[in-house]
Amino acid sequence: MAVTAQQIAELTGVSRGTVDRALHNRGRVRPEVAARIRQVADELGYRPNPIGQALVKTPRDFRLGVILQSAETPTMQIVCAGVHHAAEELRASGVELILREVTGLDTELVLEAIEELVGLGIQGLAIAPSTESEIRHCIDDLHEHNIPVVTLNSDVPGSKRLCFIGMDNYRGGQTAAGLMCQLLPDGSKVLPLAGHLNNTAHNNRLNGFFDALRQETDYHMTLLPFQPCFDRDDYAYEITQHVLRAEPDLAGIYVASNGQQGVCQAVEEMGRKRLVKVIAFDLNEPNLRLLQQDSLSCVLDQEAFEQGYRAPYLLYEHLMHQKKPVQSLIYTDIAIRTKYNSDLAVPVSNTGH
Amino acid sequence: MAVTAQQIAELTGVSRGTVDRALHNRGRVRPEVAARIRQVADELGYRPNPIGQALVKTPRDFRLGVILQSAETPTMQIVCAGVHHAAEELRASGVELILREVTGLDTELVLEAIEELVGLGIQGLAIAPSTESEIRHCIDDLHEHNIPVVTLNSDVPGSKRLCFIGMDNYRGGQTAAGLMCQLLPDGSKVLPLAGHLNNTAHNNRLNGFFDALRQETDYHMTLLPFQPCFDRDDYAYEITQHVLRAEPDLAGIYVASNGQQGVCQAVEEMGRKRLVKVIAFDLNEPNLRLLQQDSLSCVLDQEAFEQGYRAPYLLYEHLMHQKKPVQSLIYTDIAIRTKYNSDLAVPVSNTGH
DNA sequence: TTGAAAGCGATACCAC
DNA sequence: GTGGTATCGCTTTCAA
Repeated sequence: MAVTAQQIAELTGVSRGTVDRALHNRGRVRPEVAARIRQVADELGYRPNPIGQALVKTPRDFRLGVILQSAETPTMQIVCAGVHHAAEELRASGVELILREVTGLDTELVLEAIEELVGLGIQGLAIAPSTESEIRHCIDDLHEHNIPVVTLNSDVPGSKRLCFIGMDNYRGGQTAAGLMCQLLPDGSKVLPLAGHLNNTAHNNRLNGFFDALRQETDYHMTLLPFQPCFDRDDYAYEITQHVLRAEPDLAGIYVASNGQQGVCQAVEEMGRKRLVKVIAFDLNEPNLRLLQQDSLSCVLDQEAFEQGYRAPYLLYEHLMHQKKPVQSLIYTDIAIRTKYNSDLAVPVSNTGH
Repeated sequence: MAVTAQQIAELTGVSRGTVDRALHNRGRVRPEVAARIRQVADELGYRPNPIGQALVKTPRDFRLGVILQSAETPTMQIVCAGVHHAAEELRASGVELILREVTGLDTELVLEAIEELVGLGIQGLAIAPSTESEIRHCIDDLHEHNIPVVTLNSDVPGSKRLCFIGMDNYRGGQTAAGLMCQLLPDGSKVLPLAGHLNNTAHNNRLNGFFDALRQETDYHMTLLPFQPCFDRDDYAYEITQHVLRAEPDLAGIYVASNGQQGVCQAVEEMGRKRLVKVIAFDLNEPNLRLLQQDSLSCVLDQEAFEQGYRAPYLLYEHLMHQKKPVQSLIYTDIAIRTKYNSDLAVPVSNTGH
């Protein structure tokens, strides 16, 4: 058994209460006594038992909120599953996790959801916003009211959020570039596809891609001018078809946004499946199918389930054990998925929580 | 706040003790009363608070043992780091984790370590054995004595272990085959390298590789006869050099065992770096270097840190909350690592535990 | 400045 | 069969 506060109390000849106040700097303890207590605690390597702490510190109304914007998308549904998993675990420990799924891009709905959750008395908020700017002020506001905020999936840089958990899109782009170089012969032609031009995530994916290609001096890809497809499969289809006609020797397509289904359809219809290597993002239902039918060479996944699962726990640990996240940017693994190592089964933690 | 046993007691007009006995089928409660209690608990969705349970159920001498064989290898050192991380967390919760690192393949030392740990009074054991057969009897013995055993990294099939956590080597082999097909032009020559002929893990990696290649009917790799290098870099070096001379158009090497450093050295010395694609296993210090200098195309990683971290928790959850592992074979992710998505930084959980 | 005591939720033991 | 009570480790009143 690890050393307890009681033992320290006995060794120093004071009461548990005094030990507690001394070790947590709550004041009201004579300095020399406090010093002695700290010294003994140090020597014995005392660490407060988190189980005891949790038991006494869990308030009768421990509520956390989660808001997911664009909740209807396949990837967000995976995030959602992660949230549910956390909710179930936390519920047993006396924490209520309230989830609000917001469909689409309407910022107004998000602000309403925040207000609603605050009204319900949440002590912390995890939020996956589609746009940053309008939400920033709101996050800072919550911070002022001592409601910590964690962003997930998409960040709000510059805000007073506790931390962000999600993908390092720049590195994702680099990884895609590295794969392209490995998959294609030297000097191949590659088409980069983006979504909206002002989407930070997509831009980072593009920049990482371009930068890494430049640095890979042993390979010399010919980059076609990049095309915005606005996350739409029909546009992506048109673009792909058009480019394939104009550039019959096109060897690779890098899809930094959505639209991969349109791309794959066009590639297949022109009989170039497997000859044109397509790399896209996110392992979800539709992409898994595309992988399995060899339409996609591989997919770069951002571990959406883990994002949804861990974000509430980051809040919980912060509120319960004053544990600050290790970094303010927590990047999930960039998982390279092929049809052989892909699986949509729920990853189970089994680590106590 | 979630519903507590106390509330159920009040609603059913009995005491907390009776509720506890009824819900856990400990007997000594009138059937009708028990039924009523269970019904109310059901309606309210009662789940015993694991924090309360943990507090009262943690015995004064909660000790778990971990034994790692071949602990001197780079990958086992990563497993080891995971164990240490779990040990630190568990220590705070009143659990002592005792680690014994066994160098080399000597089974006798492992048996001694087991005996020592049992002598120290461990309530559960996690073990990463290098060989199965001699350990099987011992595991079954521990099981008889109510000491659950979890195998990690390498399994002991047929034993009475609670579960195994580690890599699905067959699937790893398949994944490697899939990558080879993507990386190499149709009809390329590939050399498969194995370690010891009787190493189950390596054999599974080979079988998965062969099977997947056979099924990839759109590609037609020419497989050279596979060579055993006994996990030694010097042998691997010789073999690679020899084959490269005999087969100047060799395009890929699949290293199912250790020896990748020898392989890469030979490839480089013959000026074929980047032209011959080399795929190996395990992301560790030396392999990370080989990735970074483009000697390895990619590595299939088995998440060694997670194995070491989760194995003790599987025991803890089993003993503390009667939680059986979800499956008896818990496969860690098959992570495809290139120089761009590799990192030896410790993955931190932050999920409470 | 300090100690004593209550209480968080669940379990186990001991009376009845 | 059942209820009361002590206990786990810690925090937080409330008295002194």
